[in-house]
Amino acid sequence: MGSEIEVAINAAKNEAVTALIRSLNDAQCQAVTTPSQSVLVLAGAGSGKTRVLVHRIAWQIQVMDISMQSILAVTFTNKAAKEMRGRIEDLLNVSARSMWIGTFHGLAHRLLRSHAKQAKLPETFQVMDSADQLRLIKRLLGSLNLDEDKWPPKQIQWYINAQKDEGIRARHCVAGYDLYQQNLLKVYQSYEDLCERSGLVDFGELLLRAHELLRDNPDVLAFYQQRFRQVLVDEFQDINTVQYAWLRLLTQGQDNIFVVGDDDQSIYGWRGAKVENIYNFQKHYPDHQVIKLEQNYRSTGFILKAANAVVANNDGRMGKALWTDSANGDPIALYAAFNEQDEAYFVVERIKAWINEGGKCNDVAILYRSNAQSRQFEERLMTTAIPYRVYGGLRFFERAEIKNALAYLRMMANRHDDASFERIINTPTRGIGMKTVDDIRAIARDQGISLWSAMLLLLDQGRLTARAGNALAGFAQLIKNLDQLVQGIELYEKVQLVVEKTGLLDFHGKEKADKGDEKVENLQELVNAARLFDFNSNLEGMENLGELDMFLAYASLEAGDMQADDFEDCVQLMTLHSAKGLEFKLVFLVGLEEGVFPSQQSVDDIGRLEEERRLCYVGITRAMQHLSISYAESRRLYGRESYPRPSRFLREIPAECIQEVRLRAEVSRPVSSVKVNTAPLQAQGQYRLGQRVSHVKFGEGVILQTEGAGEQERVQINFKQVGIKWLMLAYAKLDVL
DNA sequence: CCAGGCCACCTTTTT
DNA sequence: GGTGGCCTGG
Repeated sequence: MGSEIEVAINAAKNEAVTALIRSLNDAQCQAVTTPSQSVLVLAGAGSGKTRVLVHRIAWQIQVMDISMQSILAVTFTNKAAKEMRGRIEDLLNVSARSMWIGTFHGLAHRLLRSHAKQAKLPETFQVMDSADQLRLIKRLLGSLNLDEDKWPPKQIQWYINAQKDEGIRARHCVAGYDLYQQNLLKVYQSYEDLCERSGLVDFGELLLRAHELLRDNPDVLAFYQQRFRQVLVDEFQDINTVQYAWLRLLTQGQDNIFVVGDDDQSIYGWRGAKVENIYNFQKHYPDHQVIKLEQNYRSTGFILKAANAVVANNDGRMGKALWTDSANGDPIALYAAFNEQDEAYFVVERIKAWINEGGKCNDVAILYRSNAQSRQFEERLMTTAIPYRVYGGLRFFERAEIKNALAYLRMMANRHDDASFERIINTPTRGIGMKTVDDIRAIARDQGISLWSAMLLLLDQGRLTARAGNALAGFAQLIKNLDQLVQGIELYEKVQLVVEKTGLLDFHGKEKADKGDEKVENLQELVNAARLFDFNSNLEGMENLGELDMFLAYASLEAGDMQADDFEDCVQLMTLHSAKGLEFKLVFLVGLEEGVFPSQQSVDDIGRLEEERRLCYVGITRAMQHLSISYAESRRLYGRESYPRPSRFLREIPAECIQEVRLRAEVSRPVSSVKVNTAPLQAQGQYRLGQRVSHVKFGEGVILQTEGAGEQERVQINFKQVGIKWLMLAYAKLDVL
């Protein structure tokens, strides 16, 4: 008692304690230091949620003497996981490699790799992404003789995923007498069988399987229960049924769980997330403590006020009142664009101004509802030579050429991967046609074997035509050769070899002009990615996994994070969903139109509408200093012109927070621009977009669009009295007002 | 058997 | 606008 050492330790601890909590406010401090085992932190946007998580972990380690290996931290995205690990390392100044931090999917994957046998999976199981899954389903429908028109593959996929999110296996379903349900069930069942046979695991399966692993193997469960003395969960409001059940198992009996969430930011209901889990939590962990973080440190007063006002229109909230010390700041700029091009023009002009005033591109984000909206902004940014980066959309590992290469690599890893087999059997084209592939499928189906095995069987039988037989034998030989060549060389050399020897490089290189070059570049980038692949990130529990398998799993699970130019200072373009958790000094919220945001599919369902509203709340609260909101009065949607009404969310923002941006009347400098069509706003002298004109017969109106040039030039005008009309400039006598 | 062209359908949002 | 499926001519 009271030995020098103990005194020293206590002193050190005290120092650590003060250092850890010095920068925290009362509520944050309480959350970080509470002795309660189970804690629910309701954290409003920008209230220091990640900070609390990171500090809580540091607290556990430094003050509570919990080792890093005893901590499990779950996040929702890879980005968040990476960030959390980095921040903990910064805070503690040690490597956090031994700590389990990751997404639900990543952690589930790790568990399954460590316990493949108990999880009843082959050691070589492969993870497939949703595109792979869709292909598999399409193929399955074919073999079940179900018409794709009557059974849309997308819907089947949705059904299967929804079941898995709920923890329901095909054998648990009761179809009853409904023929539709019966068929759906049949597909689900066959899908499960096929995955089983091919050693394929989809995203939902990762979670479900990991849950079953713990549920059905008491020894495994006990091991992890003892191991993890603290379980922390980020974005708790976005957790689905299986994820919650999994957490429950892990923390059963110890109630050692610390969750952080915000019911107002629940935006993943469409993929099975259940906000209700927040209520379940309070039921299931009776000794829990609730802590609310309500002080916002991110945004200025007007921005926060607008966000609060919008989300206040939702029912059944848990009730948080976000407040801030900050001044009101600049009002929110609201711009009514004539069309989507004008909107892009406006946004980019503002970004230009920001840059001219010394602002950094990295601090700027353009946020939209759906990926398709990015194009206008990309084009505009490109012509203005402002660097930008688009998140989401077709990601690196989702590109066709990359998937082809990966499919070959998968075949190296697992010969019975039917999805990969289908993908590459005739890519690059090698003279194996539908007929032959159908034969192989039939054999596989009849015998219940993989396509690869079926192919070998078919070759053995020797009843193929010479031509088809040769082609097929060539394919089989190719794979076998590759397998040999690939032994004992570096991962990137394997990738390089596969890309070359399979002819993929040549094949994609021959695609039309610019496309081909890009694809070749991508393939080379894949080799590069393999070279840079940090095999050391090979985490504990996955040691037995080969480098190739690691790489393939990485490609499936982290399809997004491979984008280059991470460090370049560039404007960020992303969907509202992927913006969650991020913050920017200057934010553009674009496309606030009925049918776009809120999206058409959500407008007649109150629940989904409320989710859209939360999405809007998320969007607004991304902004730190400046927020600009815009909508277009006319927009090309699916190639058709539409005239949407401004989003209802606009009306929910208090008028005092908003300043409408008037048109710049001076933009009409006739431009010697090369590309006239891409920038109608700049071209065409007096008849520019937004120009008010008057017509002898139709009266007053506003120019919406121009088309053609010279004699052929036409303008689209929205007339006050008669609506929208196209007029030939050469004939219409228009007066500029 | 295959390539290229044409047509229909599409669209939320992500691991 | 973009992609995937289908058809046709080689």
